Amino acid sequence: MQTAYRTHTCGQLRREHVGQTVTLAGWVHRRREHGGLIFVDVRDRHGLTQVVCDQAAAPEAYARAAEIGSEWVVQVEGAVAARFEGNPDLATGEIEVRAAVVRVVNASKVPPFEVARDLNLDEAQRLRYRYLDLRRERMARNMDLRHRVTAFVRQALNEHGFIEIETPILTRSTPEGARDFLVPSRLNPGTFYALPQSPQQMKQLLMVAGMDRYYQVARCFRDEDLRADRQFEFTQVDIEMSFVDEDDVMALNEQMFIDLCRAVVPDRPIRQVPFPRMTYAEAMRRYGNDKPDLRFGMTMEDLGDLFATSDFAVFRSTVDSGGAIKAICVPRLFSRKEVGELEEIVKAFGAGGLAWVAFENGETRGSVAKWVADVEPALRERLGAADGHTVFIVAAARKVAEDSLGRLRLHLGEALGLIDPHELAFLWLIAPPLFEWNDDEQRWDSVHHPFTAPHPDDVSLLAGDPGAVRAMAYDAVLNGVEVAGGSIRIHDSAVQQHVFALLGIDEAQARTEFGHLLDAFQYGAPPHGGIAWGFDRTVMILAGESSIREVIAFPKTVAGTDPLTGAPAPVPSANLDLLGLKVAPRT
RNA sequence: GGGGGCGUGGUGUAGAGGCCUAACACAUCGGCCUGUCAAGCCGAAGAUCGCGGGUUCGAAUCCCGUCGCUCCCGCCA
Repeated sequence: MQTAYRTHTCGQLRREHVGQTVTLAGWVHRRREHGGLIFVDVRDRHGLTQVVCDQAAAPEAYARAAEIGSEWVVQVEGAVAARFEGNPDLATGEIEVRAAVVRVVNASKVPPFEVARDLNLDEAQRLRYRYLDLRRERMARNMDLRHRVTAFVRQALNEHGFIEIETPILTRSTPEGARDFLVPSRLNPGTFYALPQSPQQMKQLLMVAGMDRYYQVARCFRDEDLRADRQFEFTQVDIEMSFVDEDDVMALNEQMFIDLCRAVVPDRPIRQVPFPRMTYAEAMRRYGNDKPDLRFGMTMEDLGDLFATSDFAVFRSTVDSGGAIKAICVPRLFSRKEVGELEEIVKAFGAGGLAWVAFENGETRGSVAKWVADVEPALRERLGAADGHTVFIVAAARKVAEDSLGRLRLHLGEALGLIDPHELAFLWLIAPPLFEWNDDEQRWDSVHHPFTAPHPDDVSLLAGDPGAVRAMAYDAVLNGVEVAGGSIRIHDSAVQQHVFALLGIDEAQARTEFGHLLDAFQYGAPPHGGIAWGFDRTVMILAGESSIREVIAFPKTVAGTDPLTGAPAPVPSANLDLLGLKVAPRT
């Protein structure tokens, strides 16, 4: 790290350097003035070193140190000395640098917030001065972690015989999936490029091209509303392999996840290895969610059979009309007020209400205590309900019951502190449905994407019962977050056309929009499949953050703006003329 | 498109109809101080409480609108 300005970084010096003369360069983190003695903590990305300026020993250095303020850039020359009393909180805490020369390299205005302090700052403020925000220890650590994860993944894939290939950023818009970001073409006015939502088609073409094992750390773009875990532009580790089945892809990625975690967050335990595999159907049934958080229990049970002949009209009629009665058991008792608050959660997701039974001091009470009396032993056994526990029940259409109770489960897991934030709970979610019915459009939609292969056992169902067809797809879920998703692809143009037809894409449209892919499949397409990591989310979890903005250097606000650059911004009308564009007045 | 939360000196917060001539901490500026490390002590400056309207004798506080940030639903193959 030695350069014209420094011999060491600010995180480098240790006891063994004592006696050496060194030069450091960095930012003034903090200054402590004691009369004839000034301590300056000099910081760079690598750490913090205490510099001592003694008026008696080095009057010039002392005079400079007396002038400088926070975040000034300084250069310090001096001897490394052992400290009288070390600072165990600091990597360089055993030493200090006795300044012989202090130079002001560049002064700084008083910063708009304290870089040296870890505060919960207003995000607009942080983004406006992102270059200062990134100086803070937390962000420097996150950027470093992100880099190490990228480097690890590249190295691991390289060692497994993959090659990294870049694919175009200016591509063709297709009707499937998210809203595209469009780029007008100057040379072909009135036509548009689209930014890639993922390199999906290109990587499949690369398989036809014989590239065998491809990966790319790929920027992807989707013009949808932003969230804590969603940005317009995000990064995928995009992987595609030829001559593989689902197990090949999952095994490779599982080992990478494990090795990665052990390398970059060695002190965080992985809950279960090998990763458990759970079908989509089971995840919905037990967790009400296609990305279950396995760090805590409280799984759902189905009580439909217990109430099929019940006198309780609400439950009975739910069962009769094909709905579900789902329950979770919570190892706690709640006040009526608390139950009311929890009920609001399930109502927000469509449930009519939240029924509950509490077992307290040998008594059974709660909104439906009277009605569960007949079936109480069976109910308690199924849910493992003991004294001091509360059972929450939602009776509704199956999807509503699972969804709302699943949300309640997550809420309680967090609110009751049942989650160890340190733990890493991976699982593979497998065999999701290939299609889901789109009621608005009166057609089937791909659950994953339209190139996902149907399970071989279900191909015969494509014609008669598309909703029952399982996909050869798999998602990696970590702590309730989808961190990767992939599938085995269709490599047969006939099956592909059949799927397009079900999606409401007629032959002419398929030719226009996917002709290149269908053509390619007629020139010897190898069986292939792959996966894409949601890279930002993965790093977010490893960093212990709850927003991907914390692991992206220059993110957008949830309104899609960048307070630093002022993007998006109007452009001169001459630029629009060149593109043949005209801005319509707002309606 | 919809729902919730927040917006008070540079920063983070307190104040929730009259105790507000707006409090505290950090930062800033001046002074003291030779072993601190979130240094300490003394002092100073700094806010028409996001913006606009309304209610009221009286609004940081209540109401409406608007802007910004944020969380969630929809959306995200």
